[in-house]
Amino acid sequence: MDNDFDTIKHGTVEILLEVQLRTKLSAGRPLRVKAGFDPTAPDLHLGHTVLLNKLRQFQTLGHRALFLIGDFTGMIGDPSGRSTIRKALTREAVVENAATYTDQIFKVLDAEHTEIVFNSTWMDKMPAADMVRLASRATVARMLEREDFTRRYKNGQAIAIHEFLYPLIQGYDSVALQADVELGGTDQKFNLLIGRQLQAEYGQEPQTVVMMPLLEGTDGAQKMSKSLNNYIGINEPPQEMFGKLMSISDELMWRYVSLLSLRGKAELETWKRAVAEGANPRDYKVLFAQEMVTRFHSARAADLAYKDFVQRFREHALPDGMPELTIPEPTGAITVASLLKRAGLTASTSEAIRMVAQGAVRIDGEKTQDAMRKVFSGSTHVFQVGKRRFAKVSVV
RNA sequence: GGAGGGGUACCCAAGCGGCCAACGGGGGCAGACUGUAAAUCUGCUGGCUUAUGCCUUCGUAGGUUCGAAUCCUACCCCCUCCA
Repeated sequence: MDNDFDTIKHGTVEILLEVQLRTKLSAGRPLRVKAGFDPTAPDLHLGHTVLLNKLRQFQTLGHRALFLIGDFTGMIGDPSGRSTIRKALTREAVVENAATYTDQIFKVLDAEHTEIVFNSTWMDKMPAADMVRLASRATVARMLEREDFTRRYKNGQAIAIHEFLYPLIQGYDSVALQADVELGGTDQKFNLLIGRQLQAEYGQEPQTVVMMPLLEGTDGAQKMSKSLNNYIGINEPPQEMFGKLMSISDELMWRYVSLLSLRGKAELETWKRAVAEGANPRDYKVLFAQEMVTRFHSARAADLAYKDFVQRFREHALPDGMPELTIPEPTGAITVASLLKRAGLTASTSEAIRMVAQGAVRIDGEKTQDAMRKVFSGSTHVFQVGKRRFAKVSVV
């Protein structure tokens, strides 16, 4: 069973308490392993998979994954600085998001051993009196220990009372689910520990807390998140995913490989050595990108994505399968600027004009300097804005 | 309840009657250089079928003025101290 422990420990940042986990793992019964997810962001990205991979490991060892969708806590939003009460999602929206989740998580998790649960199931029914009782288990001083609360308090930023309820409810979820283990990112430490405390108060054995590192976004600075637009979604088209992975910095690449690749540590060391001896990191980035695309799409897709990449960026050829659109223009002619906007290649006409001025626009491979140039009905051209935006547009 | 400070574009932050579509920084986008890497340099970073033009934007609503982000009034929100 020590083997199991080592498997679980690999890649974690911290486990509280390790001893306790060893005991649980050797008890020989399937453990209930909880991990919570936000109901509003059903687009999973690679950052989420760090956690999912670990959850999967538990399953492989015979344990049960409790995939918790925090639809009740979603009303609050994990306190991050500017939260107000969010609107509760409608039942339909929750169900819909859940379906989107399941489409995605089973690319990593084993459906057989996964239970999807919603915390509204028990929280919607909790009487106010019980809520007060729950709230009485924590103190303001304890809450202020949480890093972002401390920071906001010191900086004179607002902290709404209901934000204090978030950790409490998340902790209570562990009570309701009788979780043996809860998995979370390092940013969840406080919440995860509240779970332990509450379970003890409610007469349960405290869950073991397993913390995973947070994956930085493609900017290499902040954690990967959709709202910062530095994410790589697991549902993104192969070319897109491949391209994004190729454009991360060399430094960041090692971080990604160690958190996301299923290759062994030994192989990773080999790569590092090779690069230290002068190999081009790009070539390893390719291997890694292919591994990811293979996992979330297929080996074939990975192969095509690679070819497309080489074609497009090394040989500067036009990509295959670019979007083809038709724009009706009754007057017989349209300016390049307004065409770009209508084709969705730029957000506005003004942006299109700026792009042209900066030499970012090519028509059939030729740089244009004139945003007001006319494009006549009946013609078809390939328009390119910057390195990535392409479309074949026919004006009719 | 009282006193004071503050709300400016994606974020931070100047401006405090016309030269303001609004300094500067960050972020983002684009160009050069590359390996769609990093670093660096340069430009752009409200909208409008290009316009010494028009429209929208400095918490909200009104007002003063030839003219307001800038002055006045009311309201909303945030912070600090006191109670």
